[in-house]
Amino acid sequence: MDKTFAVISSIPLFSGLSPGQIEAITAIATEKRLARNQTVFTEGDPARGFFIVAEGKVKIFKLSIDGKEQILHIYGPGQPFGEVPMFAGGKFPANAQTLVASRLIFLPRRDFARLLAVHPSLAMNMLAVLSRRLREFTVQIENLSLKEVPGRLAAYLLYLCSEQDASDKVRLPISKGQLASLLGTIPETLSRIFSKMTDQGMINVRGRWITIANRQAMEELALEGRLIV
Amino acid sequence: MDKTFAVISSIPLFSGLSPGQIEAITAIATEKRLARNQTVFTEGDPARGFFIVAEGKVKIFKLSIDGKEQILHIYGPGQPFGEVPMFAGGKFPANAQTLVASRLIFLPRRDFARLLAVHPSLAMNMLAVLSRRLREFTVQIENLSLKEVPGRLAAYLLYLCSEQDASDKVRLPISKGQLASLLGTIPETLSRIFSKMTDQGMINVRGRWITIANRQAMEELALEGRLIV
DNA sequence: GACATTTTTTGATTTAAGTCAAGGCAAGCC
DNA sequence: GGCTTGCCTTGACTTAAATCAAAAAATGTC
Repeated sequence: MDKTFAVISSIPLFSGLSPGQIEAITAIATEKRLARNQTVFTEGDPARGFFIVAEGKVKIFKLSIDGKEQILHIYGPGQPFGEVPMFAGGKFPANAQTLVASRLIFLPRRDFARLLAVHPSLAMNMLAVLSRRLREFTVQIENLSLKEVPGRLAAYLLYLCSEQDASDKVRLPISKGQLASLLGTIPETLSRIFSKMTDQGMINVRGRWITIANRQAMEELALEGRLIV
Repeated sequence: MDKTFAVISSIPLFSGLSPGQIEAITAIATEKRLARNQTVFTEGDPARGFFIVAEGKVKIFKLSIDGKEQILHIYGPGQPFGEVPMFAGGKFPANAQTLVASRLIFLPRRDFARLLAVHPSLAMNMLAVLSRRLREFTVQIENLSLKEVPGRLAAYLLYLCSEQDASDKVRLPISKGQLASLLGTIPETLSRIFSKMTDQGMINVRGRWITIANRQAMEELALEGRLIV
């Protein structure tokens, strides 16, 4: 439980809260350990609470009838997920599965709701988290409908760059197959775009390591662009 | 101002609040009247508050560099919009424009934030609104990436059906061109799909009035489907 | 009613990306 | 070593939807 306290106090969602508030949150939290590729919850499941990644990696995804998956998010340490049904309806709107062995913190709905009502600052933090997520979704919809796949890939690689604050060499946090799904496409298409970009001297690919060779071209592509075939 | 009070008290966001709380909200609210096709705000604008539609219709949309637009939402009476920057960063993540002459209620950021801190139930309502919106976005992303255009149209028409609680005859709330953008496509494609569906006896189209002739087929299409050409 | 403007439809063509099928490559295992 | 397994790449082909261009309807205005 001590470890849980340490994790909880370092989470952005709970930043700025008093030690007493963190203590109260820790008191209602439980820990879950899951191996790789385990289901956390399934779309439509009644939600009795939400989760925070303490360690590991979780993907949130939707499935079409014929089994194709669209990854909505990949969450890592410190990031909460599954909070939507806390406040709107009681069912999870998507699926969650671990990508690697993970440790999750579970916060029960009822208990957490009670805390929220008592601590306005907690509610404000929660509002900030949801708003930021809404903004990300806005960008994702924009990307899906306004950009072609190369543009989405360029935007993602540049995002990774800033994320890992590397100037030009990044490591994909997920397999290329998973990346394809995150970008709303399929592995074959992604592979072809990787090699096309390489041919044009924009990037170099070595397994999961990507080096950005021509940042300006990548930025243009991410903004609007079309890949010159 | 009396009229503003009436509007505010009928808004879901403020449901369950005491008359005193509604009064406090009314006190900080101002009204804006806008003609058709007027810009409410532009992506990147610093947000000094958010809006509620009192009367009329507002579209929220993103633009690509070459001017193509993707409509994210259409909001009607009673619906708040532009609240994201209230809590995350200070800039609007998309554009807003009136579709018809509209009356909007504006709530200044600072004043509203103060109210939120004082009234936990208001914060809880806000959390519910944002969560619901997040869920809608989840569905929209799913639709954009997992379904083809006919499937998206079918899903939208069925949604309209339940919305207007009509058994089989619905009226499009927006022009077909706007609908195309909402569905992530272009007018030509939408038009062709309308006539293909009509040929197959699934629907009948008469201007903005659509009758669902074969509900089962529409439901299948909305679920996964492909249009049999 | 007639005019001008906007919206919708239709046709011909191009193109991005999906599908199907096969092969390559690396990692781990017996 | 040879073998399986999972992941990635390549090639040939198909297809949904975008683009370009123009006509046809609908709508509002004087």
